[in-house]
Amino acid sequence: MTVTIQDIANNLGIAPSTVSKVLNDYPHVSTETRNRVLAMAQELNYYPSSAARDLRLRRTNRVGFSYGYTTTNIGEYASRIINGAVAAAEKAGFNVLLYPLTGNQLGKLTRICRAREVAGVLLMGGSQLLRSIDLLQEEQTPFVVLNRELDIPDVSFVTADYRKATIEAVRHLVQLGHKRIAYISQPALKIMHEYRIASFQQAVQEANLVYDEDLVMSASTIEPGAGYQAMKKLLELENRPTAVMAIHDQLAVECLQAVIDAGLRVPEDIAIIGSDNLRETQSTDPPLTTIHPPLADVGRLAMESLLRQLSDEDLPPVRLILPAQLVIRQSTSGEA
Amino acid sequence: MTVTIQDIANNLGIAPSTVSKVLNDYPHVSTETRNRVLAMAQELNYYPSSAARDLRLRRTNRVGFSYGYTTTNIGEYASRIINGAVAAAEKAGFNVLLYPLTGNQLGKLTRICRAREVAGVLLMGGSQLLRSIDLLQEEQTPFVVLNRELDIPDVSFVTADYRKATIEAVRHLVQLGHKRIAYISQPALKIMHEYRIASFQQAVQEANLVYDEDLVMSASTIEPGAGYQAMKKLLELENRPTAVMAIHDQLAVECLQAVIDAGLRVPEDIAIIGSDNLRETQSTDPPLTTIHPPLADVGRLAMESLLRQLSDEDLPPVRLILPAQLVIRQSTSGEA
DNA sequence: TTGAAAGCGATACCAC
DNA sequence: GTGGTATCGCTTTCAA
Repeated sequence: MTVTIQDIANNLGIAPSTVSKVLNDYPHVSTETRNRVLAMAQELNYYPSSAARDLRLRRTNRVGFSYGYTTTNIGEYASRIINGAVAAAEKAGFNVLLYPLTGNQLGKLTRICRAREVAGVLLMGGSQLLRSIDLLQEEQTPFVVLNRELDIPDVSFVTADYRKATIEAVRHLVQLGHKRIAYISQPALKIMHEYRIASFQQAVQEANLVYDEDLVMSASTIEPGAGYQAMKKLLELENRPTAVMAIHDQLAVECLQAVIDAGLRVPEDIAIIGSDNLRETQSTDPPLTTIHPPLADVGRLAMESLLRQLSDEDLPPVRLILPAQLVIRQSTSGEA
Repeated sequence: MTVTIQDIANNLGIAPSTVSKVLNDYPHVSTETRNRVLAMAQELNYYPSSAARDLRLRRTNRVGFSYGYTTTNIGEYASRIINGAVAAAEKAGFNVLLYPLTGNQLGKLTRICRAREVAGVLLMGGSQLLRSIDLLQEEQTPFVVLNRELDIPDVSFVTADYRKATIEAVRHLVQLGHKRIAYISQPALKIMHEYRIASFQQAVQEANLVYDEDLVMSASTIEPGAGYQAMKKLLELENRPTAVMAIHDQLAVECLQAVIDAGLRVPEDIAIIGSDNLRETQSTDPPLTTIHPPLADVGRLAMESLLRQLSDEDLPPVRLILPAQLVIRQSTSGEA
């Protein structure tokens, strides 16, 4: 039922080693046997056993994509990254294994490395990122980190320039006359949360505005509604903000709802800026201004550098921070 | 660097076969060696080579998820299915490989089967579905088809009851007084396209309305804008419809835009119903009534039956059509 | 209860 | 050019 090189060899009355040579394009084989082997392989519909190859060659053409953000579910954000990564892998003849980081994340990563399930890993999120990195380094499993800027020697990462985009966003608001800008983040995003808030603070200060901590809110839970609540609190402030930025679009959409429910107008009373340019930002009323990170490129470039690491042993680490665009829509500019 | 049972055996001065027995919970091993082996395995941080196991056992704990709808990109729709499938696989100790069906789909599937890359496959979409099914059957690779009702012996599938939901949707519109209901589909969805249009026709007739072919439009390209154009044409009809249903939410969102741009009101002038309950349907103005298929369950149940097929050889095929809900929002009902 | 040895399917070295 | 053979790491009979 399952065809091996042995079968091809038997049918042809030659040695399996010769068959192997043909199939692997060895130089010293006569054109005749070469053709006979190829024909027979096709006739028997032969494909090499991936397990046998992997075992013998001590390598595999599988790479892992491990992920675990606030949830271990893939949403629109992660899909865009995965699409880019999978396409790049496909092109190079590699397959992608999905590893949601649930439960014992480090244990799972250890198994992946030591069982040699994959040749390398793309690491996105997870609550134990730094320890995961340590682990992968110790195991000498090639990997690339997604969506984080890291200052660890020899660690490659690919991310988007949220910092610069945040600065651009604040500048955009300042040009529109805003002076009190609020930020709604989500602590569950861990390092990303801290990084983005720091970026916001920097942006505010660079714009010569006062950084008011009361304007920095946390949407505590992951459950929908947390952004709505945070916005509501902001609106109840004595000296309420005239603009809000959210760490991701889902929060921004909730903010919009809260503002509208409070009987205020967007952008006249409150301007809103989200992040990630999810589909829904285009169909809200008004459409949301948002930061567009090139997620498919993040995935693609991360995969490409991972694959490069796999072939070229010691290449310098790749540290990419891709430009993110500010997409201006009516939630800030007002013009239709 | 890489630890094998041989290493454990050497360190303990025993035979590798004994180590293997311990690690696989064989009955006849003394408690003492048993404990020593376990301790040593832990000390050396041993994990069995997945390639070696797969080769020896002639099976693997990997399953494939092959997909290719209008695009081979994962979007919100596919993510929801994948999340369900991956969670179920995870629970059973299986890993999921992503196989986008690009290029030579049948060739790719053949390789997957004959190289024994995976133990089974979840098949979603693809432009050669029927031939793919033939192929998988011939290769005796267990598989489950997603999002299709099939009448092929021994083929398992899991899908949502779009037909019933469509009937419910039409009934909902009729109750609101609608008599001329249009449908916008997308031929690129192949069999799904035909199936959904047939469901719509049936629904219209069951509601005792006249089935007017002029009201059935095709959004020809996958590019955004095709739904907008289709809606525009509908609005230009002499006797224009008072309600539109779209085969998926993205088209519905475009319809909404077209109606608004034409200076008409939703739902007063035109009611709109989408399908799939994507996130963005909640944030449009007005929010869209839509059909909610339980996609995570589709993925989960499909994976569960695939895994069952893997252990229990000849189980009867699973043919699941999960109920889909009509989620009523303001694009039809008008009430806030 | 333990060990020796065969074999899963492929590759690659070394003779001839 | 071609064939024999060891080997990758593991499981599993069969003997001891």
